[in-house]
Amino acid sequence: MFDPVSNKVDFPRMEEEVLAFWARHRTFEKSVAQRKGGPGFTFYDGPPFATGLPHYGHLLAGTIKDIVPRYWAMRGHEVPRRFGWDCHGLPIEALAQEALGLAGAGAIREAGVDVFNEQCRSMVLRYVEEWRQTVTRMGRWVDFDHDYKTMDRDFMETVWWVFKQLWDQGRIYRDYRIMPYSWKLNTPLSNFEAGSNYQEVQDPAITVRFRLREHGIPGDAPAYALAWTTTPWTLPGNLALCAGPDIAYVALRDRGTGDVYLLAEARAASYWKALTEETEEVARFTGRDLEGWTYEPLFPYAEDHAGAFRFFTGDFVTTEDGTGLVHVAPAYGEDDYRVCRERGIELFDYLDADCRFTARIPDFEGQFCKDADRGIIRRLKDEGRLVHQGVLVHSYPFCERTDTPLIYRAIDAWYVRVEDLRERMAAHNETIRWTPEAVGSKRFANWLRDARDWNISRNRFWGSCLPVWIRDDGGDMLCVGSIAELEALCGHPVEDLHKHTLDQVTFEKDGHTWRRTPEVLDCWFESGSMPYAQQHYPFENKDEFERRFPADFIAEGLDQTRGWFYTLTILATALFDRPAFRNVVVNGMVLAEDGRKMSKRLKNYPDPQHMLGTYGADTLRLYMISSPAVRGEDLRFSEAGAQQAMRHLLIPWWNAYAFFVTYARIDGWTPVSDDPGTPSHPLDRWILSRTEHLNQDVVATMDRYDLQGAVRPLLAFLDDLTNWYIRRSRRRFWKSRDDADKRDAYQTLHHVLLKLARIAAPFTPFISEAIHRNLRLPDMPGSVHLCDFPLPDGSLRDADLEAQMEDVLTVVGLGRALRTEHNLKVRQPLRRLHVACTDGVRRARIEAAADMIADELNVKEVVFSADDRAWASLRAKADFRKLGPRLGPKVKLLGPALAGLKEADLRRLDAGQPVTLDLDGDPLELSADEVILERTPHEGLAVAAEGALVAGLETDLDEALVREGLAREFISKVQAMRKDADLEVDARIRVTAEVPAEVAAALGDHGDLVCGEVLAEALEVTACPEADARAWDINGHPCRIRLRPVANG
RNA sequence: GGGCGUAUAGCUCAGCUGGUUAGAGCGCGUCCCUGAUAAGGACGAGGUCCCUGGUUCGAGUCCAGGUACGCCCA
Repeated sequence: MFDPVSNKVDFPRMEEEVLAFWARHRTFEKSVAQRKGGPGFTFYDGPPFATGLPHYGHLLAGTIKDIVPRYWAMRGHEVPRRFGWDCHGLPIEALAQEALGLAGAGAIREAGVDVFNEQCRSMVLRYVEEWRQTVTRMGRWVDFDHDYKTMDRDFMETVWWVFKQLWDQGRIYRDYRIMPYSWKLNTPLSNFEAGSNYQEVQDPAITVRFRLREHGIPGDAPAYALAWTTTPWTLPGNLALCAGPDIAYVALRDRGTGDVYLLAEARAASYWKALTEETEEVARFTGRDLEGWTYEPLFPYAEDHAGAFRFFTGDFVTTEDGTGLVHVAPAYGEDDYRVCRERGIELFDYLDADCRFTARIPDFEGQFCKDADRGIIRRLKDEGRLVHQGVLVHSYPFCERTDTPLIYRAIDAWYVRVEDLRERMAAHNETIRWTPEAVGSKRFANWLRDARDWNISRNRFWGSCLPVWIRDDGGDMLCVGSIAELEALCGHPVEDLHKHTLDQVTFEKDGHTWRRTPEVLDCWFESGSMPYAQQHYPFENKDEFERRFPADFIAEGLDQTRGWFYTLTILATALFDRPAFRNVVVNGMVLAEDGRKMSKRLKNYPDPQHMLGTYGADTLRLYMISSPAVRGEDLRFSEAGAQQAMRHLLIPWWNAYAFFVTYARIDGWTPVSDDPGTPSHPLDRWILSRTEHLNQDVVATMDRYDLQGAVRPLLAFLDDLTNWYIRRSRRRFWKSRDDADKRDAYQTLHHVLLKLARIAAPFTPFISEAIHRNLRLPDMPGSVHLCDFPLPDGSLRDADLEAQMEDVLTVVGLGRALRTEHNLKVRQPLRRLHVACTDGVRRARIEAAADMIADELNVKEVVFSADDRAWASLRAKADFRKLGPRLGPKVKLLGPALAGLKEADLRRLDAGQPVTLDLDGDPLELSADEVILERTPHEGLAVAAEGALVAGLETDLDEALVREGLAREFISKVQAMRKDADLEVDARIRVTAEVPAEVAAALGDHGDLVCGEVLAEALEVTACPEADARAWDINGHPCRIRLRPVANG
């Protein structure tokens, strides 16, 4: 016997019970272990930071990461799933700084990197328990006990191995990078950090003139190029001038001084108020013409710098401000650095760690760079090189911690050469199935096409270290690829691979001392190394790794395109010349209901714990998975949306299940097998076919990783199951006199509910489990998640039957509409429904279900006709899809021509025969499939039409129908009272009623019906003076009804 | 500034390779049903399919330009 099931279900509580069951029986572990030997399915988990609590973005990605592996596990694959933690990087460093009260890198060094790093280590797993709890509560199956952490020694060692592979390929090189630098903290900041504190400042804005040497300006007058800058202190570092290749330049003679000035034409008016009076145009150029011209340095400090003091062109030059000629100081600007590097010009850096001028600039030595502006301007003025001096108010990035302006300057950095991998990466990308497709074919492909060399070093503290030791004279470098290798070099064990330990590890070799380069690795390098590092490859698990690489499936948010997806791809391409994953589902961002970002401060979203506690995880999963967020689009998360998912899917589903169990218990029905056989009732055969249909749809969509597409048919199916199959079958369960039919109904619904539980198990693991566990046969696995996913079997489909039921539903819909339209409630029996359909095949199919239609619509009979002329008129509409290409422009004449068709012609078309019509003088033969026929019901009749189906209702009543209507109404009232009294569905009662003569007559005619329906052992029509009798209005007749339960026995 | 995505009813979203009268759910209004009822059914109101231009016999759908929002990058 099944356990009793209440339809007043508490989903969160049910889920907690299922969770306890899984934990008790180690169901997850079993689900992996039992597939050993099956085909492998590799899943990689992108590691999250555990520095905060999981939010909806994690829950969404986590749900996707659960559904797909669950599905493939049920399909027979062995799918190990390990959780991963990203432990390094700025988020945790920021927390540690806060905890220790350290402002910036300088303070960290003062306090000691060891102190700082140990603080990081102690805090990084702070929220692990909360994560585990929430992830588990969501129903996600993932192994937390054998998780990987990017700070584990094994993980970090593999990161070294990865680095060493790149090193041996010659991919690692050292270069400069222009970064925002905090002179107060003596440290570079990330661009991200630099973006968080912009302030309005006043800076000097000066224009200076550079005397040209070799140039193309005609005449002998002294010629100068004009350049503008807001950082005068960078002028001693000027090594070039840059023009825009397509910008128009002019050489203008100043009529006052006779000097000639070169600048962008578009900027000239900013320098001479009365341009034509004050100047005379000497020559015109485009930027390209200036390439290769030379000029005199402003200052003597870098006079002999190789390749310097020439004109270049660059696309970054604009004419929005300045002169259209950009002063280039490669040590202090990103564009500056790039154009010089491309031309082999070395940078000239004259700032020390505090951004003070060094001895390279003796005249200003010791001055802080920004303070030097004043002296430099004065000097330029004295030397006649200053053309204009002003002040610019603009917003400028400041150091977040010290509120000092950041200085952009060249910093030592390490790079991975990636540009030569573009083609291979693009080729691998084409083998990957992306959801949504465009993220792969457009977004990611474009990104790969323009891939730049990867800066992998960070001037920070808590991270994997670059395993590079440098000889004390800087003359050589050595890359270490394993711990053993390092231990052999330094001669002692190395326990920890973090910076504070490794920086102490030096060794003697070739008569020199070797020290590690101080940077740590970009933490994206570690997450990109995760396929190898999580298994400590190649130091361990060599075969296992090679058998399972690459991943069959990964999933992350859209924001990872340039993050994890990219670094996985670079490293897999460089190391193995393979893609790192075969399928990827990219989810969109989860926004608050108001379309803005979820914000703790604004409290514009419901707390996840509240959602889980009120609606449960199945609801949350379904809601998110049926949204466009699984296709990379944004989801506006709303509690109402989740509520709706529960109401439309979970509650009807559970009610269907509760219905089944309730009656199965009453009848003592228990299953002996799960084979539905071939039941005789068409409803049974239909729902079995529908179930198979669902099965096919879900497999087809899941096989192409279309999660949203898999949920949609589930919704349609549940609607069919609950609102048609069960509603139409209710009486078969309840009071069928035909035991064989009843058995079929039980057998069918039991089979369908079990199969549905398996089909839906990956999506809604809890409710599926609860239903499976109660309904399963003894020889079935104890958990639905240990079952095989039902494989589609086309032979179980009956397409004709599904089409038939669709027509039946259409007819029923027409009938209901007619009843509503004519204000005839369904409880009032009517004599007859006419159904007309000129298509004999369809008509016959519908006719086979005449009893079902009659019962559903409460009519005494349904009569069928091949001729609908009495009910509706025909109208022909062109099928433009077919006629458009055939007729071209003449298609426009079709409308009037079709409207002019005679009834006989329309009937010919309806019979499938062609007709010839007159199209502006030309005869046109029209075949039946080139037009769409519509039926318009005649006015004044109770008729409705949809497509080829016409339904007409006979609405007049006679005495017998009225009486039966009264009896039905009476039944309804008694049922309402049973329910109000909270009676068991099979409780017997006695009914006493005080009613007028008409109602009494109805009860006399239909007493057996009434008693049978309401389970009354006696129905007595008499006076009901008792207080507990209830007053009712039955079709206008005042009545009083009293019911009493009969004692069991 | 660049790449990519999104824009359709009050809200959340469908709309296949172009086919003329654009759909669903929620919400709203009216009515009905109800021992699966935190349900269900019928009807109704509600739309410049973001804007402008183009291609076409025909554009929500294709093309170009623009606007707004999101993600990433500079």
